Amino acid sequence: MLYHYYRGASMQQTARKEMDERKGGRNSQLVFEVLAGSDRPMTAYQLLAVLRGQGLKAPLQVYRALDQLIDEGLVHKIESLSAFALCTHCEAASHEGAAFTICVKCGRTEEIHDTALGRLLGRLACKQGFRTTSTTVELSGVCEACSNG
Amino acid sequence: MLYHYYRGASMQQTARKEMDERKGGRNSQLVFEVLAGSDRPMTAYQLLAVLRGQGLKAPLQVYRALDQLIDEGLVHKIESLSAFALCTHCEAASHEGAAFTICVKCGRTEEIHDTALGRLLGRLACKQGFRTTSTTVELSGVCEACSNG
DNA sequence: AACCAGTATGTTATGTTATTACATTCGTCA
DNA sequence: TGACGAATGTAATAACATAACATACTGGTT
Ligand SMILES: [Zn+2]
Ligand SMILES: [Zn+2]
Ligand SMILES: [Zn+2]
Ligand SMILES: [Zn+2]
Repeated sequence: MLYHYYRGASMQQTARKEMDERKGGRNSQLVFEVLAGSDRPMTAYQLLAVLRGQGLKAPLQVYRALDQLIDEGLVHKIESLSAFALCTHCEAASHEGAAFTICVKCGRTEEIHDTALGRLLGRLACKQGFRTTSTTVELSGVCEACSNG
Repeated sequence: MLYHYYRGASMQQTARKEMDERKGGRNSQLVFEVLAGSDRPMTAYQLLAVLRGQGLKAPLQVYRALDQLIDEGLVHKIESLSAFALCTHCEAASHEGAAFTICVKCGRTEEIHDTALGRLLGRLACKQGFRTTSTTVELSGVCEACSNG
């Protein structure tokens, strides 16, 4: 088992707890572990490259695992990167109001949850009679560390 | 640069009249016109399929044209669809606060501009010391027409 | 005119992301 | 046990996007 964390362990506590309790399959476990050990989002094929060592052989195995993890709310897809990241707010009831900053220099992302954002997006949809089932909010730019360095 | 007025049936003739005023190339014109005639976003390969009749032969020709149009603010990429749509708010000074609703039933999208959204996203980024260069806000769900019908 | 730099274009090949279709294995429960 | 659904394995292919290099057209300079 790989329990080497490059990112803060506390950040992953919640997701880890949910993961230990879940009923999903072995491949989902493996994908989760790799994402948990990464400090930035990973593409399906990057995950596959790592997991070939654990016996995975085809993209579909990774995509299926990711679908399961996304359904359970443990993983988010970052659309503008075609990549996947662990949820860092699994304790939240829903992911309404979730947003991501994406640094174009270092590739790191941060997940933000803001209830005001969720409410505002809800109002905007409502105005149009639109019934939202999922939201994607992604900000590309330069993170604080990369601005200073 | 008033292309967004030409959406609809009679768009093609009038848009053609404006062709010489743009500084972009011929391929950008062609891509623009096809998008203007579509009631929903189109992928690069869908655009290519149409434009083979006008002599285009390779994906790169379409991708380059799209890049130019995006740079000029005339086209948006809808990340969660890997598709492209004309901007319907070209009169706006910037695209901060732009958002899209995406109907999973009919495939249509609507562009929303909301200054409060732009401000809120700005504040969220600021809190993290993040310098945003572009934003992606996409709401998936069911549009009013598809809810009723 | 000859030259140059910058932009737009054409073309081939390749790289990256995601899904379809079908076969097999595994756990659960009547 | 056998039936069933969930998970998995594998091959093939579709869909999306870029790299690398060649050619042509523009406008300004000498
Ligand atoms: Zn989350
Ligand atoms: Zn950074
Ligand atoms: Zn716009
Ligand atoms: Zn609809």
